[in-house]
This record gives sequence, structure tokens and C-alpha cells, in this order.
Amino acid sequence: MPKEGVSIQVIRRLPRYYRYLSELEAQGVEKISSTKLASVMSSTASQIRQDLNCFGGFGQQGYGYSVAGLREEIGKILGLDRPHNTILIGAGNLGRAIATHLNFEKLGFKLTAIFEKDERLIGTTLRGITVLPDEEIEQYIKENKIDTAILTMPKEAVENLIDKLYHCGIRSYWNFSHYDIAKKYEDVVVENVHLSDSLMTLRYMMNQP
Amino acid sequence: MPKEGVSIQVIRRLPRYYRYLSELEAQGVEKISSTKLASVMSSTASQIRQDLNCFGGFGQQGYGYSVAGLREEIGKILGLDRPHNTILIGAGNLGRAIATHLNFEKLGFKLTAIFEKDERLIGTTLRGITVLPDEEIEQYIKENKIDTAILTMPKEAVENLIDKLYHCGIRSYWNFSHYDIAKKYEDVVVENVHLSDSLMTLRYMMNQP
DNA sequence: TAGATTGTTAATCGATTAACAATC
DNA sequence: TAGATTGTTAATCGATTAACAATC
Repeated sequence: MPKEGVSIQVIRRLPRYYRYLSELEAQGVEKISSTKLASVMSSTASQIRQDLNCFGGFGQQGYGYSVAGLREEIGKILGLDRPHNTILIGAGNLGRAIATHLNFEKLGFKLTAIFEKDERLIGTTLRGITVLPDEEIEQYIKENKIDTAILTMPKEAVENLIDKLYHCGIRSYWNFSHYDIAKKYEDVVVENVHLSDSLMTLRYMMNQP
Repeated sequence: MPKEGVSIQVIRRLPRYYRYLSELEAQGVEKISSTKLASVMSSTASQIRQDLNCFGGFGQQGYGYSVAGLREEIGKILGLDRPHNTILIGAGNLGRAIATHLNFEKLGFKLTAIFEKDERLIGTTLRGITVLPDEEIEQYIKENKIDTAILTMPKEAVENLIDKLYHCGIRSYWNFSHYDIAKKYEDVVVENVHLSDSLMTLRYMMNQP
């Protein structure tokens, strides 16, 4: 259904649309025009209509868009209704925060296992999931259908582990490390979260007049 | 020195340049051409030269760029050499991870205080910083020169606190919540980190062929 | 029907890429 | 000097914005 080759800029705006529409829905708003949505989101009506029409005509001329309907459509486009099994590797401060902070089920994922190298953390529980030792990753992936790995460990640890993950068939990564996975393997999907890059960007913006 | 009005796309690439140059420097590489750097970073030589020349001519014809020199120049452009005082508000899982995970000093910031609402967390220590109660924020900012607030608390909490922070003079925010600060105040600098948006983007990319 | 608002095409703007003269 | 590689201008490409006909 999605026209192929939708640009990354459009894709990155979809979660934002989803988020604002969810809010409007929670506020009891039933319909909204592209103009009003643009005002709420500090965007433009043109861009919103252009973006949505990459995937289909979800509105109604003279009326606008159904808030709940559009939210649901975008959810489907993103794939939020079809959760994929995911493991998290690295149960340090960041890993524990990620594991507990996000509502994976509502974001198209199901966190099924957590792995960690440090013995002191093995056996602890997060979200009702017992932290397992790194050594069990391979077997676990073979016994369970896992699509995605969340990597909340240092660059070096990823470097050491990535081949194993790849050869176990994992092709999608949410990567918090500075290891460049996409450079090593071409047929993978990687979403990098570089927190330090984000902070440096803020630092730069503070300099500007 | 920076030509005014450098596009946000260029700015967001600066930390990436900084990161790769730091790596090369650590590996003992002394000089690099735009072509080689492009190959390392999966970028293009043209873009790298175009980007850098927004800020000055850092290279040498026929030679290339000094790795250490260029890294340092970019550090200065970003402002990493002039740390700004920062407070973190919200010492939950995410806040604790952020506080402990990042090397603020190397990123142009100095974390000087942490605040939290929940009594059970007050008095605990992170990075040698004792967590203080939310009630002391105002006084603390007045007694210390604080430029930035890191917001690792829920949307509603930000909504309740933002006016106070703004009126205490804080004009730059690293915002992990879904509260839209830039919409409320125009003369602020905000860098949003929307982890759930990032995860949804990954989910979308997994659908594509 | 008249008014509103979409879907879509066309125009503009800006970013990326290519080319090449300058120069180390 | 010759070769390499930058800095910078020009060409291309793509994304955003504007306009408007279609239609609810």
C-alpha cells in the first residue's frame, strides 16, 4: 500500500503525527483539518497533506481527517499493530532505563529477553524479565523467533558480538553504541541513537544568536 | 567566525565528524583527505568539504586535513571547550542513566545538580551528586549560573515546571519528554530526544523490502 | 447548493553532488 | 615541478511550499 521509496524525512515525521493525533484523541477531538493539525504541530498544512498522501487518501474533502481513524492508519503504516520480538543486550544503567521506560507493546515490539555480561546483574529482574548471561544469546535466538536487538552496551562489546547476532539472523538493530553496524553489514536495518551527538547539537545551538 | 545561518543538516553532521575524527586520532592517524574520511563515514567528499567550509578552510591543498587539528576545530565550533552549567530534573530510570552514561565535561556541559520529586530518591547519589528535592530548584538556579536543564521526567511534570524554569532564566533544554517546549516559548533552544519516535522509525524500516 | 478542505499538480526553494581552478 | 587535494562555484537533484481543481 505505501508507495515505495518514501523519503526518510517523511518517515521520521510519521511518529510525530502519531503522537500528536494520540494526544488530540485523548483530548476528545474527533476531527481535524490539515491546517489545524499544522498549527498544533508547528508544521504546514501542505506538508501534512503531502506526507499523508504518500500512503493514501485518509481525509475527506470539505471535512478533514478523523483523528482516531488517521492515528490508527499511521499506526498500521508504522507496523505498531504487529509487534516483533526483541532482545536487549546490556543491562547497565542505560539498558535498564530503556527496558523500563518504553512501552514496547505500543511501539510495535515485544521485549522478550535481556542479556548482560556482568555477573552481578545476571539474575536480576526488569519488567518481569530475568537478566540472562550473554553466553545464552545464541541459543535463545535459535529457540525463539527474534527479529531485533537493542544494543545498550559499549562500542567494543558490540564489535565483539555483532557477527554472532548477524549470523543468528538478526537484521534489525536499535543501536545506542557508537559502533557502525550499517557499515559492516549492508542488508540490515539500523536506527542509531547517539545521545552524545544530540547533546553536542544542543551545545552548538546555545552559541547562536 | 561561523558564517551565519548554517543549516541544521550541517550542524547535525558536526558531532558525527567529531566522533569519527576522535576515533581516527585514537588510532594514530595524523592526516586524512576528504575522500578517505568520506569512505570511513559512508559520506561523500563533496559534502564534507562543503560542510567544513561553512566554518572556515581547515584543510591544506594537496595534503588534506590534520586529524587532530580538525577534531579540535570542530570541538570549538560546537563549543565543547566552554562547558555550560546544567541541571538534570527527574532521577528516575532514564534520568539516572543519562546522568551516569554521558561524559558531560567532554560534551560542553557540566552537570552540577540533580533534582527529583519522589522522596525515596532524594538524598541518593549519582556521579557524586546528591539528588535534591524539586522544591529547591528555584533557589539553586538563582544562586548558581545555570544555562541548561535536562528534562528526564514525564510530559505532565514538565508542563507543571516549565514556567518556573523559564522565569529563572533557563533558555536551553535537553528534553526527553513529549512536552512541546519550543511551542510555548519562542526564545529557547530545545533539543528533543524522542526515544519512542526513534523506535517507531525502526519498526517502519523493518517493513520495507 | 455553498463552503470547506482534501488530493494533487506545479513552482520554488534549498541541499547535495559534480566540476574545476587555486594552491600546497 | 608534478601530483594531490582543497575551496568554491555551478549543476543537479529532491524536498517543501503554493496553487487549485476535485469533491464531500
